Amino acid sequence: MGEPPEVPGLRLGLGHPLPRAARQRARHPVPAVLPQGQGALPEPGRRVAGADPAVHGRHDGDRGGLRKAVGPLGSPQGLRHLVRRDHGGGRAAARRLAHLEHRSRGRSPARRRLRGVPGRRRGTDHPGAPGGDRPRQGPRCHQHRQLGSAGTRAGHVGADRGVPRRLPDPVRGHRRSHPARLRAGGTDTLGPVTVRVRFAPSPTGMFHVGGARSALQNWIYAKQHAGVFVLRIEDTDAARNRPEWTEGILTALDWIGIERGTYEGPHFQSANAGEHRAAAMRLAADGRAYYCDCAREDVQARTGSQYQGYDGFCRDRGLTEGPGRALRFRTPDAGETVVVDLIRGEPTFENKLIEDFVIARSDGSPVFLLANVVDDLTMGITHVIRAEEHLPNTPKQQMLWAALGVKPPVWAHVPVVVNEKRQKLSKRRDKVALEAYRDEGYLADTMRNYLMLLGWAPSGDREIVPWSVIESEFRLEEVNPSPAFFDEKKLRAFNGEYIRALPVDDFVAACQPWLTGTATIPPPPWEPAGFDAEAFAAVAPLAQTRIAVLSEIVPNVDFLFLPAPAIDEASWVKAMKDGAGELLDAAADAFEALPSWDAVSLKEALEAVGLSRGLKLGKAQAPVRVAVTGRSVGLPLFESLEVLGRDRALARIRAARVRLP
RNA sequence: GCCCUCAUCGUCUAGCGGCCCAGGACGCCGCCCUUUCAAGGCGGUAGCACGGGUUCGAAUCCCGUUGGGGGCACCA
Repeated sequence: MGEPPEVPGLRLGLGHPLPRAARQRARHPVPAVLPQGQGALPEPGRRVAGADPAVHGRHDGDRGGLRKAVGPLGSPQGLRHLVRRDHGGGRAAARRLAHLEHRSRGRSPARRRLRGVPGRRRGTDHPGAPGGDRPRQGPRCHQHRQLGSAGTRAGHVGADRGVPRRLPDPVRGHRRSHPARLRAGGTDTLGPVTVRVRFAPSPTGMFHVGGARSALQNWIYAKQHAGVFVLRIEDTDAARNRPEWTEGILTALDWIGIERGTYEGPHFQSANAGEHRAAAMRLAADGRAYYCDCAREDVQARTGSQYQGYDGFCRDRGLTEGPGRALRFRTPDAGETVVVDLIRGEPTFENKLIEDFVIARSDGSPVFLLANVVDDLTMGITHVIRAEEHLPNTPKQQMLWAALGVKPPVWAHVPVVVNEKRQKLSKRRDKVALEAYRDEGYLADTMRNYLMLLGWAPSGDREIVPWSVIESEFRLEEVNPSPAFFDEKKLRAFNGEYIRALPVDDFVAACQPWLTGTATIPPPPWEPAGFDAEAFAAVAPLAQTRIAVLSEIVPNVDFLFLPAPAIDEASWVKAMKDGAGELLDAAADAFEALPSWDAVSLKEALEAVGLSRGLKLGKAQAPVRVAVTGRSVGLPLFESLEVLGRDRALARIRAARVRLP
């Protein structure tokens, strides 16, 4: 592949700056191959795709793929296809020119854009077109792209080509000129081309924060390009799948704002088993794959290492389908596969190092690698935005796309999220369940804001910004290619900010789940009957600045709803030093004599009591606080006393007094 | 072992050859405010991994080293 310009987003130069990493390469004579027939800038050192021997490594098969794909539809389209391949270089060249021009005018971000865009260098990745590239099809055609009828795609080629080509405006490339870019993003995506992205989790556990990030990124990308977000549940591993996990995914997505009904799906991978199987068979029939009966141990014995990969033993044995025989994809022996990645530039893989991998198990079931590709292809996915851990799989998948006769999508491998030890977040050892954060009282807004900040930042030294800002400013291409640490401390700080920014009424409403308990949130320590909504509302504003996660509301207000305060021993010991008894007596007497039970009066009364024994308010209030609330820290004392009410407050003070000498 | 990949304060980042003896945020420390604890205000701490190039000039470009990460299944 390597013709991202064919893809809507890229092709229109919607200000996709070049990924940082890619930037470097772009600049340099990674002799980008200009597709031929381009009238492109004849840059020295450039190689033409067709002239690159590497491309021809073993490509006979590819043709078959193409023919097959196009076949059913008849040759016209097929022809058109062939004729149309190779273009984009012109654009690339023009882009380059514009770039240079702009450069001379001053700062230019153009270089960023340079990369990833234009041509790939060579590759075995292209179906049917050695060195060529068929124009990327409008994903819209996805319904036609089913295996076996992929040829229909060609039907759109014309339309696609009819779309006026716009040269990228170099100015729009600048990262901070977003508004313009964005708008362009919305309107430039014209014609029959629609960006289609997908989020494809497997329901094998709690929904992961990393998954949430990736879903969000896909979601925004689709939105920015007036595209479609597709949810596909990869449920083929029956043994590890559970229906509740699927529901968990849907619920979690709803929570962070990707709501059911606003996207396509969920589709279930298991429903496409037939397609997967058909694809495998076709690959076998085309000679792109072969049967193999080698056991893992056999291979290891021959190669001497578990990491050597498959040695191709069965390649030419001509085995037919049968029990105990897996189907392996025949990978090219020469050339290289270039993955065009929005974030990482063009990772390049040497074909000879890619083993003939299994695409269908000996029981006939297709493996992930294939199923995933077939689904993406069938669903017309144009951009695969996923975690970096999949990058090593990409060349293989790209080969499959090619072998199946369809041009691969544009990839974007987002760096993984890591723990404090800089390892990929794992369900086993790290706290990764989105649900856990939700139940602890992190706001959905906090979560998505924070998640999007991992590896990226909005303009202007801002971090906490409205979702709308993220939606308009976020640029997938700007995501930092290095792994980011999921810092719960910072998440907490953010959440505190979000909580404080809530209108009080909203804050009160947001606290409800912790005040009553839910299916996943434990009930509070008080009896439901003990709860007093009015009292809570009165005290809520005071609590709002004091908690960072909603679950912390409980220990802050429980003294109001419990028949007796839950005494924290450490606090008690600390506050009830010598003299505390007398102080409590004095305080109780003073409070009791108060004509008006309000915070101000209470404060003045205790101040007086403290003064008479040489104590500042800070000291004098401690025993009273512990006696009444059970803790040495908490909401402002006098306000708390006022809300608690005279009788209960007095009773608690006297009760505490009894425990003292 | 092999392949891919990454590299600015402890952490998340800004930075796109001069505006940078590097800016913001979290954390941490101190001060102020204060009825505890918070919140808030003010201040501080701390970084361009290293070595070579290129350039009048490099955190920014190139090469290398080192270090980190990911992947190497008839899992997904």
